[in-house]
Amino acid sequence: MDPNKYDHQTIDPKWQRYWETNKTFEAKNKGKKKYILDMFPYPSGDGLHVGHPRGYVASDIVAKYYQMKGFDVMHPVGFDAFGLPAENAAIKKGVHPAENTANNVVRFSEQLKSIGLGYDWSRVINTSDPEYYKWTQWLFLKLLENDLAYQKEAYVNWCPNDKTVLANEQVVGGCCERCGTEVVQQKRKQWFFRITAFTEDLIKDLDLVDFPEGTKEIQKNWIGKSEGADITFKVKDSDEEITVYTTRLDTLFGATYMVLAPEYENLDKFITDQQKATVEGYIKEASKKTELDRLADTKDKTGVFTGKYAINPANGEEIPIWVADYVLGSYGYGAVMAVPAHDERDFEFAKKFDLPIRKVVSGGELPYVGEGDLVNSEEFDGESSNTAFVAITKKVDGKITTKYRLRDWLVSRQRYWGAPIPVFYDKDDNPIPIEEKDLPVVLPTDVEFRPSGESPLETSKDFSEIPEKYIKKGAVRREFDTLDTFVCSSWYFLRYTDPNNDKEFAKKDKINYWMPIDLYVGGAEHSTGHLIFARFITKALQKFGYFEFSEPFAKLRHPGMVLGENNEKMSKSRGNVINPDDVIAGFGADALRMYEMFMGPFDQFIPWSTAGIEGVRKFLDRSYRVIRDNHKNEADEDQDLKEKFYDLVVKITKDTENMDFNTAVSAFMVFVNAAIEKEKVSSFWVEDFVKILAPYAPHLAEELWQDILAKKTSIWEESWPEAKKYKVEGRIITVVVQEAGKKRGEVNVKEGASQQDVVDLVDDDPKLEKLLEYKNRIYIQDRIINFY
RNA sequence: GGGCGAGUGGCGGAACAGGUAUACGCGACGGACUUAAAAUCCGUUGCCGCAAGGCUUGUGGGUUCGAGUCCCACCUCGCCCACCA
Repeated sequence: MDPNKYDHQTIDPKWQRYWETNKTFEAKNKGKKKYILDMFPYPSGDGLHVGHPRGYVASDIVAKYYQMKGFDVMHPVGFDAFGLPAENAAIKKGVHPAENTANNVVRFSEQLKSIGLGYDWSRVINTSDPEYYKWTQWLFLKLLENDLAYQKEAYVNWCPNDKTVLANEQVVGGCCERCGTEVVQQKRKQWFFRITAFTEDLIKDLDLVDFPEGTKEIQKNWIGKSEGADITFKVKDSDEEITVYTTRLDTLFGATYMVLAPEYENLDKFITDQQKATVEGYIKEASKKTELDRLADTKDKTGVFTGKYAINPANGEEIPIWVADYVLGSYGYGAVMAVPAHDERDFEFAKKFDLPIRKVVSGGELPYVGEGDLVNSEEFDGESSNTAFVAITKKVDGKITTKYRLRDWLVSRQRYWGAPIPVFYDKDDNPIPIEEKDLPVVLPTDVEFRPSGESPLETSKDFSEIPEKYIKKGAVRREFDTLDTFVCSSWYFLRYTDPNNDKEFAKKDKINYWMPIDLYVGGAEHSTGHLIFARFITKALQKFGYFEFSEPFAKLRHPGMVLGENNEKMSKSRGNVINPDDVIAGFGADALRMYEMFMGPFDQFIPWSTAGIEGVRKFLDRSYRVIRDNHKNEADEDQDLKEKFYDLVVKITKDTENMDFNTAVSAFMVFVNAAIEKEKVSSFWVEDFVKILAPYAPHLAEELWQDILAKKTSIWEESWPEAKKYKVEGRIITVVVQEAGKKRGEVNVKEGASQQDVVDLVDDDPKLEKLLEYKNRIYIQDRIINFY
């Protein structure tokens, strides 16, 4: 063994076992608490890659820091084990998803432990465990009972490859988030959660939490609040009416036609007999298009005339009603008034189909979407768009309303590997909820789980059978769909507070003690999915009275992605994946941990560098040597080193709290370099240095503490040192001397020196004294003096 | 098209609150130790210049005693959303 290096291959596993045996990192359930949480991993077959630890190490450092600060810290971990990727992987491998998932969980657990992450393993959860998903099903029933879960037939996203419906949040650019296949729209009866019941709270309560501003913006955009007005048009020669939503009612006099979405309800009533065949043909074509086709057609709009006319309530004008797929069935009323002069989409459509374009707002070239004074608007001519909006709304008896882009959350899936939805149906297709005491509805194992488009649970022999009790209630059929995995992950953080409770999802006082989460760490890609779902479920459960807070995550931070050495996203296909097992074998867990913190600001994307981790390892070895070789030296307080150690403790404390880990690591390096440069290294700092190093490099710290410094107890029984005992009064510091902002020299003074002290020193300096000729001078204490 | 963010050495990056720009690490170069190599240690390293000195934070302007930091315009890159009326 090289005496210049510490032996990580012995030390790492030794202390990992020690901490596990001694339950070092288990929460105590009393005192002042900190709940520090990572988004739990999806245990895929590939194991961890070096991107995972970036967030895990950060939260681990923060958790360990607060533990040393005397807090009762809960830092748990679990596995988001249900879901499509696990099922697809199992199909590919030809093993049952349960078996495959169990293996992956074992592998992940070993890897997490090998990084020295101080999780409370007594609280580990697995969403595919019946003891867990029993409560996921219970959650479903609670939402159903409170009218926040409902069924409706609607056009939904369907992935033809994975053969399941998807939530809007799982469709990215018109493609399935998981497999990249183009998603198509299909009309199906599905289960939804009424997330839209909380839209306003989901926006407003962002003010209560400490999230990155960008994440708040993304969520606000996703919810997409807009203020406008509802207005009803009568249909000519008919009793029918069409209500539209618009944000530009000021342009009503410019409405020259109307458009209904192909999905518009009772569309038949708005079509003349002559046009019937044409319109039906168009609708058929439109429904075949994938999301991608629709996006691609943005420039080339399509549509057909229905033969009918609506009456503009502002001026009594008859305007033609068209059907076109550039109007979305799922937003507003699925109908719009078209104002081609002041809307780009309407403008293109009108040009293509030669519909009239009438300018009603003065401003720039058409289509002009800005504000301005009205023209061609009868009595409103000359009024500005802003005030005319209200006046016109009043005149045509419109209603000022707010609309949101957010849609209800589609939660049913036609796949196997998920929590079964706990309902039966009667002969009229009304749901009969399964009683809480009959939960869990256990996922059957005798299932042909290859996706066919129908729910795989139907193929189970026993599962279809309906218990006597429910037959009596009128049940004729079971629900075979499973719940979206995002349902499982929308409440897991509550379960950690009381993970083994078999009476309730978690005891109220435990939830209220631990929640809300003081620090939540996980990827920014969850901003519009998981994070919104979890906030919604929290608000729902709060409303039902299960606890007293409205937001689950008090503080949220996103780790930046670790890119490959070639600056590209790490992926198997690019062949640039770094496996943390190899890194740990070669450099040790502490080098991995510290390097991931050192590579750059925590939330930034940074390429991996193997040379970079060597530098961090060198620092750890230098730290090890300087302590091993000098800890028995006299404590003799070297003033200079004392000042530097004071600075170090202040800096590490501040940086750890602010999660500025990169500068914390560099501060450690600066100090160790300074210590090594001394001819005779004093030892007064050694113990406290090991303590502040511990959250960052726990294995080395414990080794130094118990082995080199021969302490009898663990480093984790120690408390975080106070900087002030190293405070040195009257330090000598450097003041820069400037001439009109240009550096001309420097003088050394005692901390807190007055302007006169500094000027006297400048006067004494032959090179600088001529600066005194300047009348004006500005002195910033302990920093700079500028003559001009 | 809309929203958000970022541009600092060869590279990752640092700079409190407008006050020594380039900390720390990598890489590179030179040296010590060694038969040799690795490891370790010492030194140099923004650019121009032998030096004195000058220049430098995407570009151009502005505010200020003083600007990487604030303001205006522009350029480039990244991310998110996107036919949401």
